[in-house]
Amino acid sequence: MVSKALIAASTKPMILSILAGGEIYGYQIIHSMIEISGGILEWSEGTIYPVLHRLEKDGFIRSQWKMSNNGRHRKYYRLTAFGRKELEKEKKQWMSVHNVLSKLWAPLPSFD
Amino acid sequence: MVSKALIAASTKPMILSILAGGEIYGYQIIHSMIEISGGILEWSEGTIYPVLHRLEKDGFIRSQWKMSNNGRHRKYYRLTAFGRKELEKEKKQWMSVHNVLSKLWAPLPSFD
DNA sequence: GTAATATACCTCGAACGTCTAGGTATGTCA
DNA sequence: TGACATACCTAGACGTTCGAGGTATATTAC
Repeated sequence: MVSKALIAASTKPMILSILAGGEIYGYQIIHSMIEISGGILEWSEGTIYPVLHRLEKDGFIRSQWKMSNNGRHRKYYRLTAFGRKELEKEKKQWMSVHNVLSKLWAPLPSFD
Repeated sequence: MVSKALIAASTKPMILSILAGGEIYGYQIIHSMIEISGGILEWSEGTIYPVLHRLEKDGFIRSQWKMSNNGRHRKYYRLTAFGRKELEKEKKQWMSVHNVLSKLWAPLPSFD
């Protein structure tokens, strides 16, 4: 189980990263993430849909209704150019924090 | 600048990690982090003190008032055994999320 | 034909977390 | 005496997740 704070920090970069791989709809994102993470991340619908709406409102992603061949309607999302830039920012931020943690977790250097 | 969500996710493991290196007081933690992170993380007092109180309430750290030789009183914190275990959990969580992101950010494998 | 299950979307409100802006108090230096 | 650094604290605004609820359609089993 991953803490709420970590979920909050990783959800945005994860969704943007997934969408960088091409068009995908909400319900599929949820199940893709469970698969990709090997069950570590168990996103629920109540978590993901509001995030998708916020990302669209902020202009990072854009949605389009489509009909699948089995008659169900799906809302497909894709990354905008602005969203692609945001993903790069998110990557940089994540990596900079990760580097600080890595430094703290590294075996202490010997000052000799 | 690092997003609020990332701050929220990294504050706990960072503080526990810093305390794993020995006793330290709140005000010092704030300035240590700015130095360690090279200014990437600009923790404010309003962020750190409530976190320290929560960590103590949860039993991960313990505090003790001490007088410095210049007459100022400082509240020193140190890690408990329980807190050391919690730090290991936090490390694992962070790394598992980091691994998923790394996978997503890796160049796509060619399926040929 | 109808019950159960899977797909696929949505929202409300409780709970929890940060952070701005304020506060207190002491020591040092000009 | 004023400015600044040190060193602690908290109230309230704001933002976020997530459980629990809702709608609707397609498929499968009985």
